[in-house]
Amino acid sequence: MADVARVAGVSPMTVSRAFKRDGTVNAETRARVLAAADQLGYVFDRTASNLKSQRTGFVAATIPSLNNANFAETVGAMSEVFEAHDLQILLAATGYDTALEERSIEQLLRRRPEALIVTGGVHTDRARRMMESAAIPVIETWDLPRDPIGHVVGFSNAAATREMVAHFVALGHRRIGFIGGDADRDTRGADRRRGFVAAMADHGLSADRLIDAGTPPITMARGAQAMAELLDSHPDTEAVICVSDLSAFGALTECQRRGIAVPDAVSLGGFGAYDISAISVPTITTVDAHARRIGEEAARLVVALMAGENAQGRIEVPPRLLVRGTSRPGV
Amino acid sequence: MADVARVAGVSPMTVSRAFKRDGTVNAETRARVLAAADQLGYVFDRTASNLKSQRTGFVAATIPSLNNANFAETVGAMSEVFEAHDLQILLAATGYDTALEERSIEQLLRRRPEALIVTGGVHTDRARRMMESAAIPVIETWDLPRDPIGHVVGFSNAAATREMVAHFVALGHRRIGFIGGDADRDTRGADRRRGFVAAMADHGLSADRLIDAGTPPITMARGAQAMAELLDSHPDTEAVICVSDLSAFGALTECQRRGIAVPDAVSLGGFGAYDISAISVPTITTVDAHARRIGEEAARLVVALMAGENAQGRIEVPPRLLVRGTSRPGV
DNA sequence: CAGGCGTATGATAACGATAACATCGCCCCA
DNA sequence: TGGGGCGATGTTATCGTTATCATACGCCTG
Repeated sequence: MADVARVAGVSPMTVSRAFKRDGTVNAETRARVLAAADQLGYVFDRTASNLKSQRTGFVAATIPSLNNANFAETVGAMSEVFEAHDLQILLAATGYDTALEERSIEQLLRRRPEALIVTGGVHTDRARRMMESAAIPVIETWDLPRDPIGHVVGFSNAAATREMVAHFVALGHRRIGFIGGDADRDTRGADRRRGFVAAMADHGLSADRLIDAGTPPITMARGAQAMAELLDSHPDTEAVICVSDLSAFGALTECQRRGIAVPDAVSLGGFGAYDISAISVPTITTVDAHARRIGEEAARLVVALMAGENAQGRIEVPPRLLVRGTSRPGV
Repeated sequence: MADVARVAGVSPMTVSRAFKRDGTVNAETRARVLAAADQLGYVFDRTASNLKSQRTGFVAATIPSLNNANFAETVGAMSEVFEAHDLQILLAATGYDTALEERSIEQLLRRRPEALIVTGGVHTDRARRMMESAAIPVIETWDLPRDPIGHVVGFSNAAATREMVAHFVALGHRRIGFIGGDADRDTRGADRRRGFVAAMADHGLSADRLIDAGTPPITMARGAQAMAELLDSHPDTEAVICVSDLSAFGALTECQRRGIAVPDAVSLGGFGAYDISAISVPTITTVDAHARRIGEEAARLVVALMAGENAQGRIEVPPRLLVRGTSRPGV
């Protein structure tokens, strides 16, 4: 920067100002500075800027997995909003593991992010303490934690699943199954399962058709396997709710392989409004959790909080049940 | 840090050392320091560390889109490798747009990453210049650029497509179509199309069944639309190669809707070995580009280069043709 | 025409770590 | 027994920006 200043015939301070947007620099001077910088191949050093100004322009974010279209969409939406505000996402994948989440959060906080967006409301004690004492906005997404750390942008996974159970019951189904993953790891999946069990009880139905599809991520193939298991153990199953559209599609293919008509013999439901559920034959009944909107709202909230605005603590993004081809027409 | 030093009864330098892994500090002293830090709620500040040590632990990466399982897998694999080396990915999505890539690269370089991994080998002149003068390892992936900037971890998209054409020709197909996206934006898609056209010429066949599915990303729905277009204009088409498995699956659903038997009436091929192609009914013939391996190799290369090793400039990750259910049995 | 104000720029001193070098014991071997 | 070597710690001076205050120079106003 000193070199640039020399070439441009100004002080380093003026160069610094020329590189800021709000810098109170004469337009002509700024042009001269930028020309000098270009000529010298100077690249502004944000690591130094960060230190002195105590502003990094980082927003830390954790997600369970990148390779999940829902979370990828959320991150993509956040990224787009942040781009306009010169904020850069620091992303860490936790692999559905709170211990790894804790380590990730620790590493991320060392980078002095100006906000932290985490997925889900369940954390280790230490992770929680770190977030509470970080003195930056913390936003929990994709969930409605019972005891939020800071702000929340999410919805009730349990309630969404209850709605789907009600939908299938209204269609006349009674023997309804659920395919989900290891409840200890995927807490949102666990909430959906909990919602299923509670809803079945509400309707006076048995919730014993629960298939554990193992450790997340629950792939299409795992969904197919789980469906095979369910059909073997309970051949009279009338409807199946799956923890995601991916497993629902897997279940659908298993039915096709066995010659079981969907939805005539069995109704299916998924979660997440993945592309596949809109195009498969038949299309899959699902819950649109508005992944992009969650990302947008969370990012806008961060921007607002950083601008000193007094934003609302809890934004609920209500999911929407999309009744599609795998729902048997009502009786 | 000074506070921690005071509480622990040591100098700040010793605190600094206690927080490094290789620090030559007495185990007992380190324990005392860490206890003091914990007690005070001190969080190590990497922004300061970065400045003085001139090492940021950042690796910048650009990908066309996060919401693409292939690129997400590549990034996920890189991330896992980097995690073990205390490196953090700085990710930017370019939206298949070289102008945006240029801006992203500029912003990323200001953060002083220690390496830069970009997807594809086509860049704006300025982006190219910035990468060349950045004095850090630059790795181009998912492609074999004609004129590489630095290192390369990729494969020939054209050659992979030629192989698939050869496969379909060997099955006795002659009237083969191609569904792809806007060639100006998705350069890898354009390479596949180029490979298709060249291969058809090699076999003395006409390559006029080219459907443009528009601006990327090419979704399943766009694949279905494109297939409809192709079937309308060329009802006698025997085989279709799609730019990705997603569009191939869309094409498959369109066939199902029209009652066209796959593969008996039409063979289909995709690209990318997405989950969907392994589980759809029928399963989809595809090219596995080894997305994870590309990420791993690129990340390992970065780690090796940062360790001062003299790594090979060009790593070719050969793709593999996976012949599956959408390929008509040979004549 | 003095006083005041706004614009444009400069000088100085940090921001919070650490590289580099210095120091101090202590052990070991010739 | 003395010097070399090594492990553990401290001192000093930055890393490349920018917050803050100071300065210089119009220009307006009463």
